[in-house]
Amino acid sequence: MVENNELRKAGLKVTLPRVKILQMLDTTEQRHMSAEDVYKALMEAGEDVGLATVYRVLTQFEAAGLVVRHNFDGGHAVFELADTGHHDHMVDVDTGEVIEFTDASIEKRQREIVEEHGFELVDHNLVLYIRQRK
Amino acid sequence: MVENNELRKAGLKVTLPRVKILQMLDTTEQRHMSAEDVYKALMEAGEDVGLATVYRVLTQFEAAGLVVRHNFDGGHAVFELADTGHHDHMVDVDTGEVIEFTDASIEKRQREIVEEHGFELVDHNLVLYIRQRK
DNA sequence: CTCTCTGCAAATTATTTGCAGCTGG
DNA sequence: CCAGCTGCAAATAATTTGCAGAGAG
Repeated sequence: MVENNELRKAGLKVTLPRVKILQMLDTTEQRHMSAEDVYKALMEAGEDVGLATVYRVLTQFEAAGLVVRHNFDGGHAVFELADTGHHDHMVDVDTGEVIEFTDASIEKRQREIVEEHGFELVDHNLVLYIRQRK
Repeated sequence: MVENNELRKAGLKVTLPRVKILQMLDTTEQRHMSAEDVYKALMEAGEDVGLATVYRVLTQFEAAGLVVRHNFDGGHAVFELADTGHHDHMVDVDTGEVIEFTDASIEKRQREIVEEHGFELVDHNLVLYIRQRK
């Protein structure tokens, strides 16, 4: 299976908790999960993994570039698989729903702005907080 | 003094801790301060204010629109006076330095994107993580 | 076998809240 | 006065860490 190679490439042993967590992120329909979400989902699936392990593994995955961590408003971080390309997020402030998008002109303008200031762009984070138009 | 009016307009009594915190935000050269930063600065200035009060007051100020809360990466929130207009941030990943900027074309494009999806823009958050070009 | 990993519980960090007393209008 | 405020300590919430045993290569 593909997952195992991902783990090996990251220099991580292929262990049960790691495979389960990776599969969970891969198969769930919910692209953005908090550590708690992953933990609960594993519990419900009958997998016996500690919450601390979920945090540790997600952090390792982030370091390995397998997942991306987002700090939306509201205190807790969410993770998503890094398999699709880069994109930004819109968060519906009423429902909490997360929508992904990318916009080339914004990306381009960001690079220009940074260069005008004499820096290089390492990363960026754009979140649009939105609401259904009534 | 101006501060007192700001507070009254917000429906908040003009109390010592509130005035001190507002002045601290106004006079410090560091535009972005965490609750802890404000607390320590007050201690050093010989003011006796509880950390809990700093949190409470900053939250009230945010609700009143006097300050803006930002959730940059790294676990803790920072606050800044809302006296200047809206702007976004660049954070130097090496030094931690924060630079403010605005860009009309990005702002405009954001609104367009949101509308294309049938939403209205409530707020947004853009942080560029940068590094000195070598 | 050995070194990495894991579970559990205890520790930290950031922030919030209950409550009895203080204070501004 | 007296409702709104404050300090302190205790309560939460999210995440991290220490440690002894389990498991991968």
